[in-house]
Amino acid sequence: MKKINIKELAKLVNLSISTVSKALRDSHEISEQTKTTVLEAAEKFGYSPNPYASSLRKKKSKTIAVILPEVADNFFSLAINGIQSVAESKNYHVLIYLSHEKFEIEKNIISHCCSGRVDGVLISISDETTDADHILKLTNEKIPFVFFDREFEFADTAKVITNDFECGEQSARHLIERGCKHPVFLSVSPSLPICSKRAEGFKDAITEAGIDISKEDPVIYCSGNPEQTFSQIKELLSKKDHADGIVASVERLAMQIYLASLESGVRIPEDLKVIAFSTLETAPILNPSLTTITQPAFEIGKTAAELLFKMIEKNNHTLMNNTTVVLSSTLIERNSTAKRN
Amino acid sequence: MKKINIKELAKLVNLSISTVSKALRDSHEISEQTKTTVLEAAEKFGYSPNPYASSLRKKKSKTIAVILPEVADNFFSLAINGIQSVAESKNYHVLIYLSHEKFEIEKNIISHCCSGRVDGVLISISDETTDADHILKLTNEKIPFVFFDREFEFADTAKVITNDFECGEQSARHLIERGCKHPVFLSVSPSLPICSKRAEGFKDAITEAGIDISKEDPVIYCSGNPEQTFSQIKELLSKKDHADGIVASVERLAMQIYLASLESGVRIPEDLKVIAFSTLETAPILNPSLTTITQPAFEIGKTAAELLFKMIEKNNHTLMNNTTVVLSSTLIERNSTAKRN
DNA sequence: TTTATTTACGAAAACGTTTTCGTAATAAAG
DNA sequence: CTTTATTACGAAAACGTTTTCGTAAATAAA
Repeated sequence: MKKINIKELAKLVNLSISTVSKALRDSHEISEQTKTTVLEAAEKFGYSPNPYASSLRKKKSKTIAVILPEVADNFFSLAINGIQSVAESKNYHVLIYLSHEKFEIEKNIISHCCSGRVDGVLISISDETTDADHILKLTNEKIPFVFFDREFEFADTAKVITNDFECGEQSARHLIERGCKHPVFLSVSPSLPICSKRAEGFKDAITEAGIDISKEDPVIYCSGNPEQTFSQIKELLSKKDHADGIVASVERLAMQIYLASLESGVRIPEDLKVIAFSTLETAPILNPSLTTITQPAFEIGKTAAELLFKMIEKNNHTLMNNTTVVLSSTLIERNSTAKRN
Repeated sequence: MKKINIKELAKLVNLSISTVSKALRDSHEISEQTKTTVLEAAEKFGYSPNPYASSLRKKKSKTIAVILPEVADNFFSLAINGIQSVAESKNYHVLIYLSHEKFEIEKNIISHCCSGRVDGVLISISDETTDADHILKLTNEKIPFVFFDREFEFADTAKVITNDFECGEQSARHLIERGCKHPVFLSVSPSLPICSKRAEGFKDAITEAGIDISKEDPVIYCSGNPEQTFSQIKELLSKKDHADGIVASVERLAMQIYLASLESGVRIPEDLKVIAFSTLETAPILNPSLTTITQPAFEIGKTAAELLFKMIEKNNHTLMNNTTVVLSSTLIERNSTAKRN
């Protein structure tokens, strides 16, 4: 069965191209009778409209782009699921782009998105991103977009985030409650709001608890690859009076903390209590099970997509400006912060 | 800066549309001088060609589709990374579709892919899929595609898989070596080659080891959602002379095995040894650390994409017929199969 | 000098749709 | 019986490219 186009289909049913087109789109201009004729013929000959011709003419691509730092991360996987679930329901297609945490790549991807290929963009920025000029290009092109999770703070655009500051506080309080005297916060980037806000909350809570942070910054930055992270943490744990509590600001740090403390002979939770911002499914069966602050990843993706589609459907790329949806994460206590010692 | 098209760009440089188009594509018909004029103007006015007009005319979409059962699975995340890495290098765009393990959805997705939206398809079939008729539609439309990991066995198309049979054998031998007398294999689908082959290898190896499987099938099928899986495994473990060794054919089963044995008071590895086909990063820090047969997920995605692009570039959708690339998984021994008792 | 070849460009068709507009035929209103 | 409105369809333009083909001008060959 050769691929058939509307012209040939029209010939087969002895109607004009325009009539066929309208019939397929269920136009009121067409009689019920011819509609069924056309529909049946389309079904019979396996006609499906060329999406590119359609997009070109309608200036709608039925496609959205999702830009994220990486995909091999539980949070992002779940978020993609959320996004997909609404895209599916709208019959939209989803393009995935990975920035690999590189600003230059992110910039490049975004300029690709400006060519009209997509009707909207969902983005979680890389940890290198410190300004939003490249993102403003989308605004110039009137392409709606919404940040999810990793927003750019000083943009009055739609965003779906979590209550990071509160969770930062909560993580600190939890550690202190469990007996930590010297808690630290592991960040990955000073510019990433999810990190900085969590760190701010953390610092606020521990100073409030009477811990002096003027001499030593309790926020420690971990650089890129897993190996570097690992050795940084190992060094941290090798110090004489090392931290007795640690908050991992992102999922990928948790793994390295466990490995490093294992190698250093530091026992969790006896010598070190650990709590991680993470959606790791395996958290309950880790050794020891990991106390997490779990983000509603699926819902974040889902609501971000829903916001985006509101803009797309209303054809108004500023419709959701200043709309910030905050979804709450929840602390799930497990053995990595157990009190027994 | 308004979006500019080639017509306006042509006017701005006082050249014809065709000249501009050719200049942008670096045609030999155009003098170096005008080329630079055009390029500079394009840069200056932020011109980028409309991808849909381009696709329509060239009948090339610069897009591939990736169809998978789910994305919240480490294996698939890593595979996507591999796919993306080669798509990026080819300047291709990647559409992601999820079948959610449903045959009907998969069918639907594939017919979408036949409309000319994509130049090629990478697919890992759902566990419900038992025939390949829907996939043959791609062949009819001359759209190249390659299976990765979850192939459809009786198709003479390109596929990238792992040495599943051998790994099935290996898993059985490993359990027996570690002292298991009654090993079982947890499958998710009888039709999925990755499962059935692994199961076959498993059965072969245990019969070879002198275990009689004529009375009791050592292959157990686990149905869909996590809760069902959990209770199935719990029931399995509640029997008096329950299995003392278990192989999880796919990643998601491992989690439930751990949880179920925890709740049943069954100790791993003392009472039950566990080994899982999995790329779980957290395997080393589980309680106990999990012995895995780890697939080269990234490479699988990467080579599958490379095969696909060979077909796309040669414009020959049968080029790789009967090409099966087998990448080896590796057994990584950890405490869940430790011998101490 | 004449003819053939190359170079550099433009006009126009083509890709496959959607949509605007025009118009017969029919029905409703006066 | 006109006039107007409605219904159902078709012709053609438009979307923004790429590509084929034609052709002046410049250069090379005869």
